[in-house]
Amino acid sequence: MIPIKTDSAWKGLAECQSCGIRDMVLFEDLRAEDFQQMHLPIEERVFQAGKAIYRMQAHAGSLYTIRSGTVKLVRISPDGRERIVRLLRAGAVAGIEALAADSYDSDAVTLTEVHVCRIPVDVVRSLSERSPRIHISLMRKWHQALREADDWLADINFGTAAQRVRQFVMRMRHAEDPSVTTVFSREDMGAMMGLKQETVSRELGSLVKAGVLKRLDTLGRTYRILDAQRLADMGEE
Amino acid sequence: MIPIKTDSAWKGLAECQSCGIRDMVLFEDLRAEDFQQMHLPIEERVFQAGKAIYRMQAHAGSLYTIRSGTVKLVRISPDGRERIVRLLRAGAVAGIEALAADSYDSDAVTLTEVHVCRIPVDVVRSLSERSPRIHISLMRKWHQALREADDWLADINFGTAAQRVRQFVMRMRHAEDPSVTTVFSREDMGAMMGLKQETVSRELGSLVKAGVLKRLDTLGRTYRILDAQRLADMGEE
DNA sequence: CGGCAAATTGAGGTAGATCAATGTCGGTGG
DNA sequence: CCACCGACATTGATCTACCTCAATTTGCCG
Repeated sequence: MIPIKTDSAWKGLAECQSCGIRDMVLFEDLRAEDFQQMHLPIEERVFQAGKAIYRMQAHAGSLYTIRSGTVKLVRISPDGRERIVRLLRAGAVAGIEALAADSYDSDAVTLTEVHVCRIPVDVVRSLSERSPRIHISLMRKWHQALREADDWLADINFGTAAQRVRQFVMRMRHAEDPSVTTVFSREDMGAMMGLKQETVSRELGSLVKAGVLKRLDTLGRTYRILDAQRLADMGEE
Repeated sequence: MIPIKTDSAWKGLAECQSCGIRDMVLFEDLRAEDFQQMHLPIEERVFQAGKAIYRMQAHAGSLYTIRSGTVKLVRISPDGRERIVRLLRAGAVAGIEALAADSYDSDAVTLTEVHVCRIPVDVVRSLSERSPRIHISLMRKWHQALREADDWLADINFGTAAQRVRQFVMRMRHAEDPSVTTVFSREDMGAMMGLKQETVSRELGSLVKAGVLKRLDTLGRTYRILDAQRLADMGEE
Protein backbone atom coordinates (compact mmCIF):
# COMPACT_ATOMS: atom_id res chain seq x y z
CA MET A 1 0.00 0.00 0.00
CA ILE A 2 1.37 3.34 -1.12
CA PRO A 3 1.07 6.13 1.41
CA ILE A 4 -0.95 9.17 0.38
CA LYS A 5 1.33 11.93 -0.81
CA THR A 6 0.71 15.57 -0.26
CA ASP A 7 2.84 18.14 -2.00
CA SER A 8 6.07 16.94 -0.58
CA ALA A 9 7.55 13.70 0.62
CA TRP A 10 9.37 13.78 3.90
CA LYS A 11 12.62 11.96 3.68
CA GLY A 12 13.68 12.30 7.27
CA LEU A 13 16.19 14.38 9.12
CA ALA A 14 18.97 15.56 6.93
CA GLU A 15 22.49 14.24 7.35
CA CYS A 16 24.25 17.54 6.79
CA GLN A 17 27.67 16.22 7.74
CA SER A 18 27.67 13.66 4.97
CA CYS A 19 25.83 15.84 2.48
CA GLY A 20 27.17 15.30 -1.02
CA ILE A 21 26.64 18.88 -2.14
CA ARG A 22 27.63 20.56 1.07
CA ASP A 23 30.17 22.70 -0.72
CA MET A 24 27.44 24.29 -2.81
CA VAL A 25 24.93 25.05 -0.13
CA LEU A 26 24.57 27.12 2.96
CA PHE A 27 26.70 25.06 5.25
CA GLU A 28 29.64 24.84 2.94
CA ASP A 29 32.13 25.78 5.63
CA LEU A 30 30.44 24.34 8.65
CA ARG A 31 32.53 22.24 11.04
CA ALA A 32 31.58 19.26 13.11
CA GLU A 33 31.16 21.29 16.27
CA ASP A 34 28.69 23.60 14.59
CA PHE A 35 26.36 20.71 13.96
CA GLN A 36 26.29 19.89 17.64
CA GLN A 37 24.60 23.18 18.35
CA MET A 38 21.72 22.37 16.05
CA HIS A 39 18.58 21.25 17.81
CA LEU A 40 15.82 22.16 15.41
CA PRO A 41 15.04 19.75 12.61
CA ILE A 42 16.49 20.14 9.15
CA GLU A 43 14.42 18.00 6.84
CA GLU A 44 15.05 16.63 3.43
CA ARG A 45 12.04 16.86 1.14
CA VAL A 46 11.12 15.94 -2.41
CA PHE A 47 8.63 17.79 -4.55
CA GLN A 48 7.17 16.51 -7.79
CA ALA A 49 7.22 18.86 -10.79
CA GLY A 50 4.59 21.58 -10.64
CA LYS A 51 4.22 21.78 -6.85
CA ALA A 52 4.51 24.91 -4.73
CA ILE A 53 7.26 24.90 -2.12
CA TYR A 54 5.78 28.03 -0.61
CA ARG A 55 3.38 30.77 -1.58
CA MET A 56 3.71 34.52 -1.77
CA GLN A 57 2.63 36.26 1.44
CA ALA A 58 2.57 33.01 3.40
CA HIS A 59 4.34 33.09 6.76
CA ALA A 60 8.03 32.64 6.09
CA GLY A 61 9.34 30.22 8.69
CA SER A 62 11.89 28.27 6.72
CA LEU A 63 14.27 28.55 3.85
CA TYR A 64 15.08 25.81 1.40
CA THR A 65 18.44 24.93 -0.06
CA ILE A 66 18.00 23.28 -3.41
CA ARG A 67 19.83 19.99 -3.78
CA SER A 68 18.63 19.20 -7.29
CA GLY A 69 16.05 20.32 -9.81
CA THR A 70 14.77 23.72 -10.93
CA VAL A 71 12.40 26.11 -9.18
CA LYS A 72 10.64 29.15 -10.63
CA LEU A 73 9.86 32.19 -8.52
CA VAL A 74 6.51 33.55 -9.67
CA ARG A 75 4.72 36.79 -9.01
CA ILE A 76 1.07 37.24 -9.79
CA SER A 77 0.24 40.82 -10.68
CA PRO A 78 -2.91 42.45 -9.26
CA ASP A 79 -4.67 41.83 -12.57
CA GLY A 80 -3.79 38.14 -12.66
CA ARG A 81 -0.91 37.96 -15.11
CA GLU A 82 1.95 35.63 -14.22
CA ARG A 83 5.53 36.76 -14.21
CA ILE A 84 8.51 34.51 -13.53
CA VAL A 85 11.09 36.69 -11.82
CA ARG A 86 13.89 34.16 -11.43
CA LEU A 87 14.95 30.53 -11.64
CA LEU A 88 16.73 28.68 -8.86
CA ARG A 89 18.90 25.63 -9.36
CA ALA A 90 21.09 23.35 -7.28
CA GLY A 91 23.03 25.33 -4.70
CA ALA A 92 20.63 28.28 -4.57
CA VAL A 93 18.44 29.13 -1.61
CA ALA A 94 14.69 29.50 -2.01
CA GLY A 95 12.90 31.73 0.45
CA ILE A 96 16.00 33.49 1.72
CA GLU A 97 13.76 36.49 2.43
CA ALA A 98 12.55 34.54 5.48
CA LEU A 99 15.68 35.85 7.20
CA ALA A 100 14.58 39.46 6.88
CA ALA A 101 10.80 39.48 6.53
CA ASP A 102 7.73 37.71 7.85
CA SER A 103 6.36 36.52 4.55
CA TYR A 104 7.63 35.25 1.21
CA ASP A 105 7.87 37.68 -1.69
CA SER A 106 6.81 35.27 -4.42
CA ASP A 107 5.51 31.77 -5.12
CA ALA A 108 8.18 29.09 -5.45
CA VAL A 109 7.00 26.41 -7.88
CA THR A 110 8.97 23.38 -9.02
CA LEU A 111 9.59 22.95 -12.75
CA THR A 112 11.13 19.50 -12.33
CA GLU A 113 11.28 17.05 -9.48
CA VAL A 114 13.12 18.97 -6.80
CA HIS A 115 15.05 17.87 -3.73
CA VAL A 116 15.46 20.44 -0.99
CA CYS A 117 16.61 20.73 2.58
CA ARG A 118 14.11 22.66 4.65
CA ILE A 119 15.87 24.72 7.31
CA PRO A 120 13.95 26.64 9.97
CA VAL A 121 14.89 30.27 9.91
CA ASP A 122 15.79 30.20 13.60
CA VAL A 123 18.45 27.60 12.94
CA VAL A 124 20.10 29.79 10.34
CA ARG A 125 19.86 32.84 12.54
CA SER A 126 21.43 31.23 15.56
CA LEU A 127 24.13 29.56 13.52
CA SER A 128 25.04 32.71 11.69
CA GLU A 129 25.36 34.64 14.93
CA ARG A 130 27.84 32.15 16.26
CA SER A 131 29.69 31.14 13.13
CA PRO A 132 31.38 33.71 10.92
CA ARG A 133 31.62 31.04 8.26
CA ILE A 134 27.86 30.71 8.01
CA HIS A 135 27.65 34.43 8.02
CA ILE A 136 29.88 34.62 4.97
CA SER A 137 27.96 31.85 3.25
CA LEU A 138 24.77 33.76 3.79
CA MET A 139 26.19 36.91 2.27
CA ARG A 140 27.21 34.90 -0.73
CA LYS A 141 23.71 33.50 -1.09
CA TRP A 142 22.14 36.94 -0.86
CA HIS A 143 24.58 38.16 -3.44
CA GLN A 144 23.92 35.21 -5.71
CA ALA A 145 20.19 35.93 -5.59
CA LEU A 146 20.59 39.65 -6.22
CA ARG A 147 23.02 39.12 -9.03
CA GLU A 148 20.71 36.58 -10.61
CA ALA A 149 17.79 39.01 -10.39
CA ASP A 150 19.78 41.76 -12.10
CA ASP A 151 21.05 39.38 -14.77
CA TRP A 152 17.53 38.26 -15.44
CA LEU A 153 16.54 41.84 -16.19
CA ALA A 154 19.62 42.83 -18.13
CA ASP A 155 20.06 39.63 -20.16
CA ILE A 156 16.85 37.83 -20.87
CA ASN A 157 14.38 40.70 -20.60
CA PHE A 158 16.22 43.05 -22.88
CA GLY A 159 16.43 43.38 -26.63
CA THR A 160 14.56 41.62 -29.41
CA ALA A 161 12.76 38.31 -29.06
CA ALA A 162 15.59 36.59 -30.91
CA GLN A 163 18.22 38.02 -28.55
CA ARG A 164 16.26 37.02 -25.47
CA VAL A 165 15.71 33.47 -26.60
CA ARG A 166 19.38 33.05 -27.48
CA GLN A 167 20.47 34.45 -24.12
CA PHE A 168 18.07 32.10 -22.43
CA VAL A 169 19.24 29.05 -24.34
CA MET A 170 22.84 29.88 -23.42
CA ARG A 171 21.95 30.39 -19.80
CA MET A 172 20.28 26.98 -19.61
CA ARG A 173 23.28 25.01 -20.82
CA HIS A 174 24.17 21.99 -18.73
CA ALA A 175 27.04 22.46 -16.34
CA GLU A 176 28.46 19.02 -17.18
CA ASP A 177 28.05 19.31 -20.94
CA PRO A 178 27.73 22.89 -22.19
CA SER A 179 26.82 21.70 -25.66
CA VAL A 180 23.45 20.54 -24.34
CA THR A 181 20.73 22.86 -23.12
CA THR A 182 17.36 22.19 -21.52
CA VAL A 183 14.48 24.65 -21.65
CA PHE A 184 10.88 24.63 -20.42
CA SER A 185 7.35 24.83 -21.68
CA ARG A 186 6.83 27.63 -24.18
CA GLU A 187 4.36 29.22 -21.83
CA ASP A 188 6.84 29.34 -18.94
CA MET A 189 9.57 30.60 -21.23
CA GLY A 190 7.25 33.36 -22.34
CA ALA A 191 6.53 34.34 -18.74
CA MET A 192 10.28 34.51 -18.09
CA MET A 193 11.19 36.64 -21.08
CA GLY A 194 8.11 38.79 -21.46
CA LEU A 195 7.15 37.13 -24.75
CA LYS A 196 4.21 35.06 -25.98
CA GLN A 197 4.58 31.33 -26.32
CA GLU A 198 4.13 31.45 -30.10
CA THR A 199 7.00 33.89 -30.41
CA VAL A 200 9.24 31.67 -28.31
CA SER A 201 8.35 28.68 -30.44
CA ARG A 202 9.09 30.57 -33.64
CA GLU A 203 12.46 31.82 -32.41
CA LEU A 204 13.53 28.36 -31.30
CA GLY A 205 12.34 26.99 -34.60
CA SER A 206 14.38 29.49 -36.54
CA LEU A 207 17.51 28.62 -34.52
CA VAL A 208 16.98 24.98 -35.42
CA LYS A 209 16.40 25.87 -39.07
CA ALA A 210 19.57 27.99 -39.04
CA GLY A 211 21.55 24.97 -37.88
CA VAL A 212 22.48 26.51 -34.53
CA LEU A 213 20.44 24.07 -32.45
CA LYS A 214 19.34 20.49 -32.91
CA ARG A 215 16.39 18.94 -31.11
CA LEU A 216 17.31 16.02 -28.91
CA ASP A 217 13.83 15.07 -27.74
CA THR A 218 10.37 15.03 -29.14
CA LEU A 219 8.88 17.69 -26.86
CA GLY A 220 11.33 20.47 -27.67
CA ARG A 221 12.86 20.66 -24.21
CA THR A 222 16.41 19.52 -24.87
CA TYR A 223 18.67 20.73 -27.66
CA ARG A 224 22.22 20.24 -28.75
CA ILE A 225 24.11 23.45 -29.48
CA LEU A 226 25.75 22.97 -32.85
CA ASP A 227 27.16 26.45 -33.25
CA ALA A 228 27.88 28.12 -29.92
CA GLN A 229 29.73 30.91 -31.67
CA ARG A 230 26.76 31.99 -33.72
CA LEU A 231 24.43 31.57 -30.75
CA ALA A 232 26.49 34.07 -28.80
CA ASP A 233 27.27 36.48 -31.61
CA MET A 234 24.16 36.72 -33.76
CA GLY A 235 22.45 40.06 -33.55
CA GLU A 236 25.15 41.91 -31.72
CA GLU A 237 26.56 45.43 -32.21
CA MET B 1 40.94 79.62 -3.05
CA ILE B 2 38.57 76.86 -4.01
CA PRO B 3 40.05 73.36 -3.90
CA ILE B 4 40.00 71.34 -7.11
CA LYS B 5 37.01 69.06 -7.22
CA THR B 6 37.01 65.64 -8.74
CA ASP B 7 33.83 63.64 -8.99
CA SER B 8 32.99 63.86 -5.36
CA ALA B 9 33.45 66.36 -2.58
CA TRP B 10 34.85 65.10 0.66
CA LYS B 11 32.94 66.45 3.58
CA GLY B 12 35.05 64.94 6.32
CA LEU B 13 34.67 62.07 8.70
CA ALA B 14 31.07 61.18 9.29
CA GLU B 15 29.44 61.77 12.65
CA CYS B 16 27.44 58.57 12.75
CA GLN B 17 26.28 59.03 16.30
CA SER B 18 24.48 62.23 15.50
CA CYS B 19 23.35 61.16 12.04
CA GLY B 20 19.89 62.44 11.26
CA ILE B 21 18.83 59.48 9.20
CA ARG B 22 20.47 56.81 11.29
CA ASP B 23 17.22 54.92 11.61
CA MET B 24 17.08 54.43 7.84
CA VAL B 25 20.57 53.31 7.21
CA LEU B 26 22.93 50.52 8.08
CA PHE B 27 23.68 51.50 11.61
CA GLU B 28 20.10 51.96 12.64
CA ASP B 29 20.51 49.89 15.78
CA LEU B 30 24.08 50.67 16.62
CA ARG B 31 24.91 51.67 20.16
CA ALA B 32 27.52 54.04 21.50
CA GLU B 33 29.94 51.28 22.39
CA ASP B 34 29.84 49.93 18.86
CA PHE B 35 31.20 53.19 17.52
CA GLN B 36 34.21 52.92 19.80
CA GLN B 37 35.35 49.86 17.89
CA MET B 38 35.46 51.72 14.61
CA HIS B 39 38.92 52.68 13.48
CA LEU B 40 38.66 52.93 9.73
CA PRO B 41 37.28 56.13 8.27
CA ILE B 42 33.65 56.53 7.31
CA GLU B 43 33.46 59.53 5.03
CA GLU B 44 30.63 61.71 3.98
CA ARG B 45 30.66 62.60 0.29
CA VAL B 46 28.60 64.62 -2.14
CA PHE B 47 28.20 63.84 -5.83
CA GLN B 48 26.75 66.19 -8.41
CA ALA B 49 24.06 64.82 -10.73
CA GLY B 50 25.43 62.58 -13.46
CA LYS B 51 28.57 61.35 -11.68
CA ALA B 52 29.59 57.74 -11.16
CA ILE B 53 29.93 56.60 -7.54
CA TYR B 54 31.57 53.41 -8.75
CA ARG B 55 31.91 51.44 -11.96
CA MET B 56 31.02 47.90 -12.88
CA GLN B 57 33.94 45.48 -12.41
CA ALA B 58 35.97 48.00 -10.42
CA HIS B 59 37.47 46.71 -7.19
CA ALA B 60 34.73 46.79 -4.57
CA GLY B 61 36.28 48.16 -1.41
CA SER B 62 33.45 50.21 0.04
CA LEU B 63 29.73 50.41 0.18
CA TYR B 64 27.71 53.60 0.22
CA THR B 65 24.64 54.36 2.26
CA ILE B 66 22.55 56.97 0.52
CA ARG B 67 21.61 59.92 2.66
CA SER B 68 19.73 61.85 -0.01
CA GLY B 69 19.20 61.87 -3.75
CA THR B 70 18.64 59.16 -6.34
CA VAL B 71 21.12 56.73 -7.88
CA LYS B 72 20.66 54.52 -10.94
CA LEU B 73 22.34 51.14 -11.23
CA VAL B 74 23.31 50.67 -14.86
CA ARG B 75 24.48 47.66 -16.84
CA ILE B 76 26.04 47.98 -20.23
CA SER B 77 25.34 44.98 -22.42
CA PRO B 78 28.14 43.49 -24.54
CA ASP B 79 26.71 45.27 -27.58
CA GLY B 80 26.64 48.64 -25.87
CA ARG B 81 23.01 49.14 -24.96
CA GLU B 82 22.29 50.64 -21.57
CA ARG B 83 19.93 49.06 -19.11
CA ILE B 84 18.96 50.56 -15.76
CA VAL B 85 18.39 47.65 -13.42
CA ARG B 86 17.31 49.52 -10.31
CA LEU B 87 17.03 52.87 -8.56
CA LEU B 88 18.36 53.57 -5.08
CA ARG B 89 17.07 56.31 -2.82
CA ALA B 90 17.63 57.56 0.70
CA GLY B 91 18.19 54.67 3.10
CA ALA B 92 19.32 52.18 0.47
CA VAL B 93 22.86 50.84 0.18
CA ALA B 94 24.79 51.14 -3.06
CA GLY B 95 27.48 48.57 -3.71
CA ILE B 96 26.31 46.10 -1.08
CA GLU B 97 27.81 43.38 -3.28
CA ALA B 98 31.20 44.53 -1.95
CA LEU B 99 30.44 42.33 1.07
CA ALA B 100 30.34 39.17 -1.01
CA ALA B 101 32.39 39.79 -4.13
CA ASP B 102 35.56 41.52 -5.26
CA SER B 103 34.00 43.80 -7.85
CA TYR B 104 30.82 45.77 -8.37
CA ASP B 105 28.07 44.28 -10.51
CA SER B 106 26.96 47.51 -12.17
CA ASP B 107 27.70 51.20 -12.56
CA ALA B 108 26.17 53.46 -9.91
CA VAL B 109 25.40 56.85 -11.43
CA THR B 110 23.73 59.77 -9.68
CA LEU B 111 20.52 61.17 -11.16
CA THR B 112 20.40 64.09 -8.74
CA GLU B 113 22.86 65.58 -6.32
CA VAL B 114 23.54 62.71 -3.94
CA HIS B 115 24.89 62.61 -0.40
CA VAL B 116 26.42 59.32 0.72
CA CYS B 117 28.42 57.85 3.53
CA ARG B 118 31.28 55.79 2.22
CA ILE B 119 31.98 52.82 4.47
CA PRO B 120 34.95 50.52 3.93
CA VAL B 121 33.80 46.97 3.58
CA ASP B 122 36.12 45.84 6.38
CA VAL B 123 34.35 48.12 8.82
CA VAL B 124 31.00 46.55 8.01
CA ARG B 125 32.44 43.08 8.19
CA SER B 126 34.05 43.52 11.56
CA LEU B 127 31.05 45.29 13.01
CA SER B 128 28.62 42.67 11.79
CA GLU B 129 30.69 39.90 13.33
CA ARG B 130 30.53 41.54 16.71
CA SER B 131 27.12 43.14 16.66
CA PRO B 132 24.00 41.07 16.00
CA ARG B 133 22.16 44.32 15.44
CA ILE B 134 24.31 45.23 12.47
CA HIS B 135 23.93 41.72 11.28
CA ILE B 136 20.17 42.09 11.21
CA SER B 137 20.40 45.49 9.55
CA LEU B 138 22.51 43.98 6.83
CA MET B 139 20.00 41.22 6.17
CA ARG B 140 17.33 43.85 5.83
CA LYS B 141 19.40 45.77 3.32
CA TRP B 142 20.05 42.68 1.24
CA HIS B 143 16.38 41.92 1.32
CA GLN B 144 15.45 45.47 0.40
CA ALA B 145 17.74 45.28 -2.63
CA LEU B 146 16.47 41.89 -3.76
CA ARG B 147 12.87 42.85 -3.28
CA GLU B 148 13.43 46.04 -5.24
CA ALA B 149 15.04 44.09 -8.07
CA ASP B 150 12.12 41.69 -8.28
CA ASP B 151 9.59 44.51 -8.10
CA TRP B 152 11.38 46.28 -10.90
CA LEU B 153 10.93 43.24 -13.12
CA ALA B 154 7.37 42.42 -12.12
CA ASP B 155 5.98 45.95 -12.00
CA ILE B 156 7.67 48.34 -14.38
CA ASN B 157 9.00 45.87 -16.95
CA PHE B 158 5.76 44.01 -17.49
CA GLY B 159 2.67 44.73 -19.54
CA THR B 160 1.91 47.46 -22.04
CA ALA B 161 3.77 50.76 -22.27
CA ALA B 162 0.81 52.52 -20.64
CA GLN B 163 0.83 50.12 -17.69
CA ARG B 164 4.58 50.47 -17.20
CA VAL B 165 4.54 54.24 -17.23
CA ARG B 166 1.65 54.37 -14.77
CA GLN B 167 3.38 51.94 -12.43
CA PHE B 168 6.50 54.03 -12.66
CA VAL B 169 4.73 57.30 -11.96
CA MET B 170 3.12 55.74 -8.91
CA ARG B 171 6.41 54.36 -7.70
CA MET B 172 8.05 57.78 -7.92
CA ARG B 173 5.54 59.58 -5.72
CA HIS B 174 7.05 61.70 -2.98
CA ALA B 175 7.05 60.17 0.47
CA GLU B 176 6.00 63.46 2.06
CA ASP B 177 3.31 64.34 -0.46
CA PRO B 178 2.04 61.34 -2.42
CA SER B 179 0.07 63.57 -4.76
CA VAL B 180 3.33 64.78 -6.30
CA THR B 181 5.62 62.61 -8.38
CA THR B 182 9.03 63.28 -9.89
CA VAL B 183 10.35 61.37 -12.89
CA PHE B 184 13.52 61.55 -14.98
CA SER B 185 14.71 62.23 -18.49
CA ARG B 186 12.69 60.36 -21.08
CA GLU B 187 15.80 58.51 -22.13
CA ASP B 188 16.51 57.24 -18.60
CA MET B 189 12.88 56.31 -18.14
CA GLY B 190 13.05 54.34 -21.35
CA ALA B 191 16.15 52.48 -20.17
CA MET B 192 14.33 51.62 -16.95
CA MET B 193 11.15 50.31 -18.52
CA GLY B 194 12.44 48.81 -21.74
CA LEU B 195 10.73 51.45 -23.88
CA LYS B 196 11.89 54.19 -26.26
CA GLN B 197 11.89 57.78 -25.10
CA GLU B 198 9.24 58.78 -27.62
CA THR B 199 6.89 56.16 -26.26
CA VAL B 200 7.45 57.33 -22.70
CA SER B 201 6.75 60.90 -23.74
CA ARG B 202 3.55 59.90 -25.51
CA GLU B 203 2.24 57.92 -22.57
CA LEU B 204 2.94 60.71 -20.13
CA GLY B 205 1.29 63.12 -22.52
CA SER B 206 -1.83 61.01 -22.74
CA LEU B 207 -2.06 60.84 -18.94
CA VAL B 208 -1.93 64.62 -18.82
CA LYS B 209 -4.52 64.88 -21.57
CA ALA B 210 -6.73 62.41 -19.71
CA GLY B 211 -6.64 64.67 -16.65
CA VAL B 212 -4.81 62.12 -14.49
CA LEU B 213 -1.61 64.15 -14.21
CA LYS B 214 -0.80 67.83 -14.31
CA ARG B 215 2.63 69.22 -15.14
CA LEU B 216 4.18 71.24 -12.36
CA ASP B 217 7.36 72.29 -14.11
CA THR B 218 8.42 73.22 -17.56
CA LEU B 219 10.73 70.26 -18.19
CA GLY B 220 8.22 67.51 -17.55
CA ARG B 221 9.92 66.13 -14.47
CA THR B 222 7.39 66.90 -11.75
CA TYR B 223 3.68 66.21 -11.92
CA ARG B 224 0.69 66.49 -9.65
CA ILE B 225 -1.47 63.38 -9.50
CA LEU B 226 -5.03 64.55 -9.99
CA ASP B 227 -6.71 61.16 -10.11
CA ALA B 228 -4.79 58.54 -8.15
CA GLN B 229 -7.68 56.10 -8.50
CA ARG B 230 -7.57 56.09 -12.25
CA LEU B 231 -3.78 56.00 -12.28
CA ALA B 232 -3.88 52.75 -10.29
CA ASP B 233 -6.88 51.15 -11.97
CA MET B 234 -6.67 51.98 -15.66
CA GLY B 235 -5.98 48.97 -17.80
CA GLU B 236 -6.39 46.34 -15.13
CA GLU B 237 -8.15 42.93 -15.22
C1' DC C 1 -8.08 3.91 -31.60
C1' DG C 2 -9.50 8.31 -29.65
C1' DG C 3 -8.59 12.19 -26.84
C1' DC C 4 -5.67 15.34 -24.57
C1' DA C 5 -1.76 18.46 -23.97
C1' DA C 6 1.79 20.81 -25.91
C1' DA C 7 4.21 22.60 -29.87
C1' DT C 8 4.18 24.32 -34.40
C1' DT C 9 2.66 27.05 -38.25
C1' DG C 10 -0.07 30.56 -40.71
C1' DA C 11 -2.55 34.98 -41.61
C1' DG C 12 -3.63 39.40 -40.22
C1' DG C 13 -3.73 43.22 -36.75
C1' DT C 14 -1.48 46.48 -33.62
C1' DA C 15 1.54 48.44 -30.12
C1' DG C 16 5.53 50.37 -30.09
C1' DA C 17 9.84 51.45 -32.80
C1' DT C 18 11.85 54.35 -36.06
C1' DC C 19 12.75 58.46 -38.59
C1' DA C 20 12.13 63.16 -38.75
C1' DA C 21 10.33 67.74 -37.81
C1' DT C 22 8.99 71.14 -34.49
C1' DG C 23 8.72 73.39 -29.98
C1' DT C 24 10.49 75.09 -25.49
C1' DC C 25 13.62 76.41 -22.22
C1' DG C 26 18.09 78.00 -20.30
C1' DG C 27 22.44 79.56 -21.04
C1' DT C 28 26.01 82.40 -23.54
C1' DG C 29 28.11 85.90 -25.94
C1' DG C 30 27.78 90.01 -28.77
C1' DC D 1 18.76 93.16 -24.13
C1' DC D 2 18.43 90.12 -27.81
C1' DA D 3 20.16 86.43 -31.03
C1' DC D 4 21.84 82.12 -31.15
C1' DC D 5 22.71 77.54 -29.58
C1' DG D 6 22.33 73.03 -27.43
C1' DA D 7 19.62 69.88 -24.69
C1' DC D 8 15.37 67.91 -24.15
C1' DA D 9 10.57 67.05 -24.85
C1' DT D 10 6.86 66.71 -27.92
C1' DT D 11 4.41 65.44 -32.04
C1' DG D 12 3.56 63.31 -36.56
C1' DA D 13 3.93 59.72 -40.19
C1' DT D 14 5.35 55.37 -41.38
C1' DC D 15 7.15 50.68 -40.52
C1' DT D 16 7.77 46.31 -38.37
C1' DA D 17 8.32 42.95 -34.68
C1' DC D 18 5.53 40.83 -32.02
C1' DC D 19 0.77 39.70 -30.65
C1' DT D 20 -3.63 37.58 -31.58
C1' DC D 21 -6.57 34.27 -33.24
C1' DA D 22 -6.95 30.00 -35.37
C1' DA D 23 -5.83 25.73 -37.63
C1' DT D 24 -2.81 21.80 -37.75
C1' DT D 25 0.56 18.59 -36.09
C1' DT D 26 2.85 15.56 -32.88
C1' DG D 27 3.50 12.51 -29.30
C1' DC D 28 1.44 10.42 -25.13
C1' DC D 29 -1.66 7.68 -22.54
C1' DG D 30 -5.78 5.40 -21.32
